[in-house]
Formats: sequence, C-alpha cells, structure tokens
Amino acid sequence: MKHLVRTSKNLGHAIREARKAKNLTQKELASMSGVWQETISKIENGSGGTKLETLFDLVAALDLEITVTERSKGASDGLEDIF
Amino acid sequence: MKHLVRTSKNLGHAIREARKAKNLTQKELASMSGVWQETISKIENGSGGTKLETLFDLVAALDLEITVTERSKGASDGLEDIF
DNA sequence: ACACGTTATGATCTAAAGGTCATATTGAGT
DNA sequence: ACTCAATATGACCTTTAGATCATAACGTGT
Repeated sequence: MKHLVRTSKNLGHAIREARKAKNLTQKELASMSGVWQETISKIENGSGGTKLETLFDLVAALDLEITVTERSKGASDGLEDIF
Repeated sequence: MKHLVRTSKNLGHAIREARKAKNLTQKELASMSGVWQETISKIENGSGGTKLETLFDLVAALDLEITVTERSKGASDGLEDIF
C-alpha cells in the first residue's frame, strides 16, 4: 500500500482504504483517533482544508506513515494508484 | 532525501531542508508557492496547525512529494533523519 | 560597528476547520 | 419492503490559520 498524495482527494482515498483494510467503521476510527466521525467523513470525501494535526491523528491511529521525498523524476516507482 | 513526518516539527525540518537544498529564501519560496513568508517561517519552526492545502502548495513548489504508506514494521528503510 | 538581506514575531481581521448535535441518506442483510 | 448500522449533510459556535503590514532579531560580509 502506497499512496501518492497531492490533493485532499488523494488523501481521502488513502485514509478510506487504510480504514477499510483494517475493517474499521468511521465511528470506531473516530473514537480511537479523537477525530469526529463527521470530520472523517468529510476528509475521506476530499473536502479539503484539513489541518495537519488531524491528519497526524488519523495516520497514527491507522498505523500509517507519511513521508516527504524529492519528486521521483524517473519511473512511477511502485505506486498503486493516483487519483 | 526522505523524511518521515509524524509531527509538525518533522514537517518543518523537511520543508526547510528542501528549501535550502534548492537555495531559496523564504521570500522566494513565498512568491513561487503563494504562501506568505511569515507563514513559511512558522511552518519551518514547527508551529503546528498548518492546513493541508498550504502544505500541498509548498510541496509542489519545492518539487517534493508526499506519500502515505503502511507503517514499515521492519527496518527503518533508508530514512535520513527523524526529529 | 555598520548595512543589508533573511528570518522571526506581533497585531489585526477574515475565512474556515472542526467540535457538537440532529437528522438525512445510503447500504447490507434478511 | 423493513430494519439497523454506517455515512453524509446541515446548522451553530468557538477557535484559529493565514493574509497582510510593520517591525524586531539575527547573520554575514566588509
């Protein structure tokens, strides 16, 4: 699982997939991350403007990690999907 | 260059290093990204609460990319630094 | 020490994120 | 079609990010 994230929509997909992969409902994710279910819904649907801290909370709860690297000039290096 | 980002402080470091690596001043980055110099200063110093859109703007201007992956259980996979 | 460029801080204002609650809509399962 | 869980939406309110301007602090060369 590897998601390139350039937009809020990308992010939403990544979060939703990770959540589904762990068989969690939004409500469950909400209580384990401290982010409201309603907010998770919005984020998963790409309605931008999310704060980083919120992302970090979600990412931590979902056992994901965020990396920042130089843009890979070469081949599209094993990415699963870019929305 | 590969930065694991878990906190705003991590992010600040990643941004600053990328900017320095491209020999840009905050002001230059500001005008090419549309994000104010003052805001960049705050972000680089890890004063959290940044919005994702702002990050995307900076990342795009600096030719970086953000990826979200599962947390690597194994070895710490070539990361340069984690603050 | 001085001057200049760079970065940090501080104030004000406005737009908007997200906590919070209520409700509507969707989707499975039977 | 019905029910219940899961999501989405909508409204309200508080808090705060970031635009914007001014200015302070810091660095570096000379």
